Amino acid sequence: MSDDISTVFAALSDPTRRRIFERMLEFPLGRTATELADGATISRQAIVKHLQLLANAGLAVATRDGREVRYRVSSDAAQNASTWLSVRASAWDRRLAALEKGVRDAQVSQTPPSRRR
Amino acid sequence: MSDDISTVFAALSDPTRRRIFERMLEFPLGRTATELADGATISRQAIVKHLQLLANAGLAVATRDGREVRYRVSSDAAQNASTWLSVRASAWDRRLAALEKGVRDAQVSQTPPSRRR
DNA sequence: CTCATGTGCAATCAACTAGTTGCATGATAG
DNA sequence: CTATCATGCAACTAGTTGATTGCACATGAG
Repeated sequence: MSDDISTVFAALSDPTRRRIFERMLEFPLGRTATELADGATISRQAIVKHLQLLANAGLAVATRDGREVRYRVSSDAAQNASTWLSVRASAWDRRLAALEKGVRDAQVSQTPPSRRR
Repeated sequence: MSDDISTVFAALSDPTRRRIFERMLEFPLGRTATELADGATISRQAIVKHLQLLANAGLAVATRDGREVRYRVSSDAAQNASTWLSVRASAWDRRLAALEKGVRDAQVSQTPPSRRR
């Protein structure tokens, strides 16, 4: 999982993890794994792993308080990923709009000069 | 992988797939798998699989032209995912800001429904 | 101190994934 | 028609992942 944004997208690709993430959004002061496991269908250990993965992706932070460990959301990584997506989506939309207008220079790169990479 | 947004995030979590995705962004008219495989380090079949996965996630569309199949970006899924993230990130930031201001009603949900001690 | 409880570690397992290779199919240029 | 070339299908391998279970460690209450 070399890349930075890879871990973020991978973390968000699991429904269980998104569920935990959204659940954490409700608690600005953080929740412990045991609290989050209460009422859940999966084991505490599974949730711990998910939380660690979320933390590793920068989507959550863990703070120790005595023998408890509280996890809370950190929105930075989420915002980075959101930006990554919107930049590309809007660049693409601009390009498409130019193409529809008949602007030909949107196609200059369509025929690659020769052997790239 | 039942969920819709799961497939989008999963598709974007792979660096090779993001590379293909970004490469496709340069070609509004689309590229074939064989063209994309030209110069790549992995096989055409591997790229085909990635393209199908991207298409399945709604990030790309395939159109047949004779015996060729051209893949091009479709930005809808990307924009949806971007929105998904930014909505939650900003909701979280609002909540944090309220907490820092000492607004207590941000904590009303901090005590879970049925957590007995 | 003692004991209950929250957390951490490790092994295990089934399912999935990225990638490969080999071959079959199908459209098209001559 | 035939040779060619892009695509499609299938089997296989190695590595990853989501989840479980059992047990060890640590901390706070009484």
